[in-house]
Amino acid sequence: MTDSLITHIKKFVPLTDTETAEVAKAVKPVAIKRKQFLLQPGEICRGNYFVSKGVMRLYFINKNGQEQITMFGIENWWITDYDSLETGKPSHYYIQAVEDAELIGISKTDLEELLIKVPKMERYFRLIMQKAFTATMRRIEYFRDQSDEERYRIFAGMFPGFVQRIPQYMLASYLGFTPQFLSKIRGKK
Amino acid sequence: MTDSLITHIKKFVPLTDTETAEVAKAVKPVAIKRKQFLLQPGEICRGNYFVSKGVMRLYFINKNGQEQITMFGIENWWITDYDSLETGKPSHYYIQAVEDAELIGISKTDLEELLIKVPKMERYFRLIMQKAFTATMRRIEYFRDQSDEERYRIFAGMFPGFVQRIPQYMLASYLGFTPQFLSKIRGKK
DNA sequence: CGCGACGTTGATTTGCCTCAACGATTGTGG
DNA sequence: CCACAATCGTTGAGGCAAATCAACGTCGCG
Repeated sequence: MTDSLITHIKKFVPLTDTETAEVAKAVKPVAIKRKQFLLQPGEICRGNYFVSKGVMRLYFINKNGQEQITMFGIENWWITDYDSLETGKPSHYYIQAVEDAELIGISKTDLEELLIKVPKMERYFRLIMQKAFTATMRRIEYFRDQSDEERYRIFAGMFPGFVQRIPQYMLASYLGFTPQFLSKIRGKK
Repeated sequence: MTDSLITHIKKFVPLTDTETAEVAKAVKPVAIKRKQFLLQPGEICRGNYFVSKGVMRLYFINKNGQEQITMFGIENWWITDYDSLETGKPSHYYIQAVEDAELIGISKTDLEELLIKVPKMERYFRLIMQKAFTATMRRIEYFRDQSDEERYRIFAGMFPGFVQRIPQYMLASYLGFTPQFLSKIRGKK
């Protein structure tokens, strides 16, 4: 059940069998159905979630009343509101399942205990965060360096399967333009 | 000399005197003059740099031949190309001093050794990366939710001193619009 | 079958860019 | 110490990419 997570961790740090057991003990599987929420605005984010199957999205309602998708969580990504999780302040995000999903969750307190028992996990999460940070940086660059159409084509080229999997209006929201515009791009060829 | 860094680390993790000494031994101060480069495209990024004084910028030349500033490094921020540093691949960024600056540098190998000797530092860098990640996320949200003019006003409100310290064209580049447009905004009131 | 969610298409509007010319300030060599 | 160049900022005219507004298809599901 927690195999996909263990496999993922071992790509970054080696784990002994006892350590593996500690990790397995600290986390717990969460099944979530399409359109269900893991987090809603006003709530305090209680844990971090590893996506082992399915697609999650993190979004908020902007000042024009529209959903704005800030990130997707797909297989082998962690998804949470790190800010709310860390500070204990209420979140302003929704985290929702786009498809039925299987997650592996760890609560803030269980994570803190695990980090003490298995310090290597600090390293794992450091490397994960570093990857997430550089990916986000690159995303900012795409936002500025590419036209909306190019950004779509690049993204579609990088994740061809994913683009099919989600509704167009979500993709448009993530890429930063309107569903109408996406429809026009697609019409062009 | 390395005091500002030690102070910064202690805000996130406690350090014993021996650990403090290990940190001090691993890093080395770097003075850099205005307009000098720490990194240029094609080079492999060799270290991570903590800014104890001055301002650094990280940018690249986009496909229209313009400088695009991806991040600033100000007092108490680390600046580097994490991607090049981690993978050993050539960078496509410039890292340059905007003002004369004092940095505290640590090479990749010294960092790896330090992380083994003082595992707490894994935690420190994890927390730093997490902060950097959430800041970058929020920046993406501002890019999408706010008009260019609002984004400028919010930023100027958040960092009033900083806005005075750097040339306008750099601020415009960081915020994602042209120097002309910034000039027009300022003219308005 | 009918309703709601999602996608398409066209007309009009707008925020910001581009291009261009012209100040102001700083720095450098004669 | 002045002259002249760079560098940086201002201002205006015209253009364009994408948003907004609106109306109309289409599919899936209770």
